[in-house]
Amino acid sequence: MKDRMTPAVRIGGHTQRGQCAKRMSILDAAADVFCRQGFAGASIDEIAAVACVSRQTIYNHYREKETLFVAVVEDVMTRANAMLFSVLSSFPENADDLEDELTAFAVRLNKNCICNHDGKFLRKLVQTEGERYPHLFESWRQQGPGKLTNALSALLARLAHKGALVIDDFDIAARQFVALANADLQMMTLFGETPSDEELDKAARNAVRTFLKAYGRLGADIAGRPPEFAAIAS
Amino acid sequence: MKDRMTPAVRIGGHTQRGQCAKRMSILDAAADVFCRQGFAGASIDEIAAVACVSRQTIYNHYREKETLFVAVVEDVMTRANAMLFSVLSSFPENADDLEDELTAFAVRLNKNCICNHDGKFLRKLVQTEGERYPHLFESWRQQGPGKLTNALSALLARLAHKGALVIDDFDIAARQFVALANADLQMMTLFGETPSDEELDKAARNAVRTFLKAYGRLGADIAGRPPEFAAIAS
DNA sequence: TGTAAACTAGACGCCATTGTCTAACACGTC
DNA sequence: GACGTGTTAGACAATGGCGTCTAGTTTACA
Repeated sequence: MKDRMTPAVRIGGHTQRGQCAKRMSILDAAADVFCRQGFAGASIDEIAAVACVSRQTIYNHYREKETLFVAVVEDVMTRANAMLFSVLSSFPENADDLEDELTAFAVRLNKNCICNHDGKFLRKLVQTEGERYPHLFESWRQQGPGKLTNALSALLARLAHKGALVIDDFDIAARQFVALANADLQMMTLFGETPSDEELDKAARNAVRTFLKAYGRLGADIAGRPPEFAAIAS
Repeated sequence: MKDRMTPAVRIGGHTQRGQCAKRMSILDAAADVFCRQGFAGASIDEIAAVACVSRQTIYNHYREKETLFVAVVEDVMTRANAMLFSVLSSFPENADDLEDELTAFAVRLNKNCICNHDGKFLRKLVQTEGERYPHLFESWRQQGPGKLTNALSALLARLAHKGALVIDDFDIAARQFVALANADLQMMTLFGETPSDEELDKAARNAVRTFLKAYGRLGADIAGRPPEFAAIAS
């Protein structure tokens, strides 16, 4: 399992390849075990076993358990941040098919940032070890989720500027968009379950319908109400 | 600290009082330590110290660490459930001052169920130990948060029936109400911070405004629809 | 005041884990 | 083939937690 041992990209000369592969293998295994057992419950021996590596190798790369833990957290955080901003860059630009495009965006957000492996892990970590490593998570909070609201509110502002949305406070609307997108999945994510594609889609659609009912251009028209309503409304 | 040692309510004859006080003191201390350190990280000695009780006393009441843990979790769960349904029973019945009343309700929900001590603890526990004690948390999920949606959707239906709201799917609306109520506090609760009363109030108000924009009768009016559509919608 | 139950403090064995150390092994380079 | 770097397996001491046991003390009630 986890065949990270297969020859990876050769970067420099020397034995870099092997070393790099080992490091990644260890990080992966450690993330897995830390996620399941927490910091206190995780044992270096188990990590070594999962990584198919001797215990001493772990101590060679990361001086002690805590160093390894911090490295794992930083690794997961940078991956998660990169994914978050990649998804953000796919936010719909123009107002055509707004409902469908926003729905697809919400699906991507949920699937790749919140319900995925890294997302679960980070939420778990922040809650359990947040008090023990305040600076570690605080910096992530500001650079990751903290910027999510800002970025999303700017994107919503752009749509509002084009007349596709009617929003008085963009920050609040951004937070509410994220909250609505998670509304149907919150219990699942809390319990660590992974939603199916159908569930993801349905949750996103429900969220966007309500979001557009509240912030859509005509307030109530297109926003997912049956056609009769739109007809009467206009 | 934590002077549970003061003579408590005397229930039966015998030594009940002392024993009962000890049990509660231990449960309180254990909840505190388990919450901070997790199951693996918590030590019986620390719990004993916090409870101002000898270690042996803990082993007398609860045979082993796991028994104590389960007892703590069940204790917190029943408290949290009781509070949840108490808050639910304060849901506004009639449509007068709907915005203010829904806001006050959202504040109560956040303050007493989600952002309070027990709420934080349970979220932490479910995430960290959920896999280890599936049945324990599954039953709570069904009897607590699971019923929250049902109850809330019934309450919303009552309001819709009275023409105060226009809702097509009550379950979805219920989940969205809760999600919106937490939208502004999610980051705080994730990081274990406790929102101030002002923050609670502002968050609730933002949530209810948007909820009513999407589901309020007034929102429908503004959108150019006569009130009688409330009836059609349900 | 006497008795029984509960509580305390501390010692104890047991076990898992951490982090170090050593000797042997694998592999690529000179 | 010699060499250096990285890896491995296992032994090792030290630590700390769990759960048991015992002897002595407190508490509640008759």
